[in-house]
Amino acid sequence: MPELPEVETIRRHLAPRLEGRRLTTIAVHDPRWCRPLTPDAMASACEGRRIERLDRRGKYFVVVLEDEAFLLMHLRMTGTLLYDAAAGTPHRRVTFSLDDAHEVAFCDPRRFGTGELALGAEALRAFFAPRLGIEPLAGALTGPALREMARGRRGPIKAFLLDQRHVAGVGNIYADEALHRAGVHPLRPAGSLRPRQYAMLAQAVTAALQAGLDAGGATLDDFRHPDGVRGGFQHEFLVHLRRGQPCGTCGTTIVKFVAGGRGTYACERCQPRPRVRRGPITAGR
DNA sequence: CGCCCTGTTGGGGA
DNA sequence: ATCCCCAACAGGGC
Repeated sequence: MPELPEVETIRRHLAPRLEGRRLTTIAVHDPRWCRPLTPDAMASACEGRRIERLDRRGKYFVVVLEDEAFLLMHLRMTGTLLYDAAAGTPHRRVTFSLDDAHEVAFCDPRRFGTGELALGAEALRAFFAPRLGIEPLAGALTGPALREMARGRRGPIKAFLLDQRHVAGVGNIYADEALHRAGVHPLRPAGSLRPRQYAMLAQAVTAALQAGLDAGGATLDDFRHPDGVRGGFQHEFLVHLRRGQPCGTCGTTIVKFVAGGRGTYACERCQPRPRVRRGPITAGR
């Protein structure tokens, strides 16, 4: 489950190995990867171009190619990018060959990962504008910014956090983690928090992602191992919210429920349930 | 052994 | 605005 810290960690490892190299060939083994673009169209647009930078926006990789061609990749749940993967590495979807005889493989057991193409700076902007909001690691995620975006919204705060159009890069684990750190219940209507809570939540999201990044940078050291990406990430820096386990802060049993359509873990002592709830009246719990 | 449920992100439709 | 379902598949429970 590559979340933002994993994506950023992979980017930092790969960037120095890719930047300045030329992309000689793109072998697309699974046409679904770049749909609706054909593998031929993807290849002809990118092959032969120099890689100027490897950037990131939210959970997207942005391979900045010369002449304003941008290859956008998303790992979704199980995708990985492996530098010089061992022969026979399973679930290989794409192979990018470089002019220095090295290669990068896009591997993805569940085949959800995607590759897209933006030609020109305007096309790049137009791709991200309707999809991604504030970059949380760029220092722009503040209490007032969060409060302003959430104003008037009745949906649960967790669904709001998971919506990439508001804050780019918050996944299920980090949403739970940040809400726990901020003492905010996942089902609180997004617009109903106190100003102080928006500030705490903004800080908690930033801190949780940064902690993940620190942990990833420390443990993710071998990109050539097929399981390198997944094996290196243990999420030990997280509060480790698990149903039936005691809360690390107060010892209350962690409960699981659905919020924003996702499995959600919370301590309902540290994160008090909202008094009023949406939808039909139901029995407690 | 095999069936069923769950988790995971983004997109699309109701 | 908000909710629900889908894509594809591993892995666990029963």
